[in-house]
Amino acid sequence: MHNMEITWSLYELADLLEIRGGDFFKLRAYRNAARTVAGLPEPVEMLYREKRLTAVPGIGKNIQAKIVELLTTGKLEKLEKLRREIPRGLLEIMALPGVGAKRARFLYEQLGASSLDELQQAARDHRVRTLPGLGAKTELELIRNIDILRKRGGIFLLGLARQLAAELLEFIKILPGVGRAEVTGSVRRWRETVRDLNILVSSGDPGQVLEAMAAHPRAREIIQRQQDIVKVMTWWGIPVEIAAVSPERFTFTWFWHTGSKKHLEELQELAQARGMELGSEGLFKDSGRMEINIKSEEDIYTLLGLQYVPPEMREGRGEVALASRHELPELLDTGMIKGDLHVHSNWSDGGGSIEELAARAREKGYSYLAITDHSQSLKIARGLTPERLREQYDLIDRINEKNKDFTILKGIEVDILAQGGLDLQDEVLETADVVVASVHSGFKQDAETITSRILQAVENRHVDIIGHLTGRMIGQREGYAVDVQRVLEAAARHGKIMEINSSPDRLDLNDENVSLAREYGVSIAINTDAHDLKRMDELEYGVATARRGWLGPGDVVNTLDLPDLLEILRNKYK
DNA sequence: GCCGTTTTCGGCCCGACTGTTTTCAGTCG
Repeated sequence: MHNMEITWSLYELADLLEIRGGDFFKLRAYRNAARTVAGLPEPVEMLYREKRLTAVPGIGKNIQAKIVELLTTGKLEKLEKLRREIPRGLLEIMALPGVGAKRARFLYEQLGASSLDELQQAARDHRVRTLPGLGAKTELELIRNIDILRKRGGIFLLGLARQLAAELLEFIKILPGVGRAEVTGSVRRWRETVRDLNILVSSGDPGQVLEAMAAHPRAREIIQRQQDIVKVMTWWGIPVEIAAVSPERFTFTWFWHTGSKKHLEELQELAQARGMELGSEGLFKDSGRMEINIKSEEDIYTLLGLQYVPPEMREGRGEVALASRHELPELLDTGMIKGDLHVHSNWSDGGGSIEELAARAREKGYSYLAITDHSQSLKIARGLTPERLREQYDLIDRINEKNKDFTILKGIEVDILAQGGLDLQDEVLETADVVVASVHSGFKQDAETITSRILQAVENRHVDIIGHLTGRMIGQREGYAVDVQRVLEAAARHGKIMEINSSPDRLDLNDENVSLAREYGVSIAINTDAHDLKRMDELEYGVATARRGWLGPGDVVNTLDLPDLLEILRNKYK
């Protein structure tokens, strides 16, 4: 069983217990364990076999027993029982903004609302505002938020789709007769959210591959079954379409299924202008009579007189015109990244020690890593006071003395306070190598207020990087009302760096704001903001976002060697 | 629920914001 599924089970268990009114600390223990499992760098099953599971902080005897039950039976009786007791819709209601476990339960008890539909109807009938503690404003918010959710229905985070893809590909590749297997569609283009997952397989016996996929344990039901395509709904909630083709058809189909629609349309026009025909069946010359043999995707672009366009750029945003002039920028590559400039250690709310994080960074081939824990005002994250920060920096100095080929940078993620100003004095910030400034409060302030807060941070001479500029959580929370252009303009003026936060549920800056930053000439840092070792791997999502915003290595400061990076960090204020 | 070694019981993480309130409960980061 996948670690992710254990995580979900534990989270669901905590949510259901919370609706029933469980002990706060017990719930927290389940959620901590869930988060820990998600962040484990190896399969839980292996840890258990090697008797190392209870050594993991946050996993004791009881939670281990639950995990073992999941591993051996695939189910958790306690969870199954709660699921029978509590309508599933309550979890969806509980996930609405402004609604927690208590309110979800209250609405269920008072109005009988056990699904989003029923709740929305009750709200429309003005039955919510009659309840004690709830008023007209809440009622309207409920209606609105349920609408938003509906419109967004069926959209999944890229991170989830990619995890599922990795698991399915592993399975497909060991099936007999399978040649290549690759993801296509929007997942291959690294769009931040996707509607489904598309996989293309080459096989001499497509039927057999599709049968196997339809019977895969992740498949819940078969949505569609044709000659060479099977579409299944997975237990993860993501629809997956697997298409099988002969090895000769693989390359072209892979290209065609990758899209985007707009990109392909532009290519079709171009083909026509060159006396060719491009369609789902292939590339043809002599007015469609003769198919051109395609060996690689590069061939297709070359035949159309274009530079090769990487999947991340295939969005019909002007890349075809650029490729026809052979002016595509050289894109950044994950291998070019030399360090991560925003991670959290267990000094604040991170899971790993500074030594562990540094070791992981070395394994990844980095030559530096900035430890940027939260600052004091963020109590829930055990933000650091100036005193603890000094202790941490002393420790970092001591660790650095032992390692000559790797450098831990002394950093801080300083809070941009709700009333303006930064959470730490200049004298403290001065002692840091890297200062990331981010907003964690006052999310609902108007554009002027929140923008001026951030501008103040940009203007502070000690600030190097602005973290997750808009604060959005994809699919959960809109970003702040910040005026992105004004901030980018100021960042350019003051030589400040903007972060691409690589977390798949943030991707902030997003691809469009990355483009904008590039136009303003603002330097970018691609950071993970990891709170555990595993999430340090999410950098590739940030890199993909950079590529979708057409960034090259020269635009990104953490492609620099340490001396050059330090030079920039020291000379940032202009 | 987890954790600890001067604890096997009694701590665990707090404070702002919001909408609804006459003094607070629930949510959220």
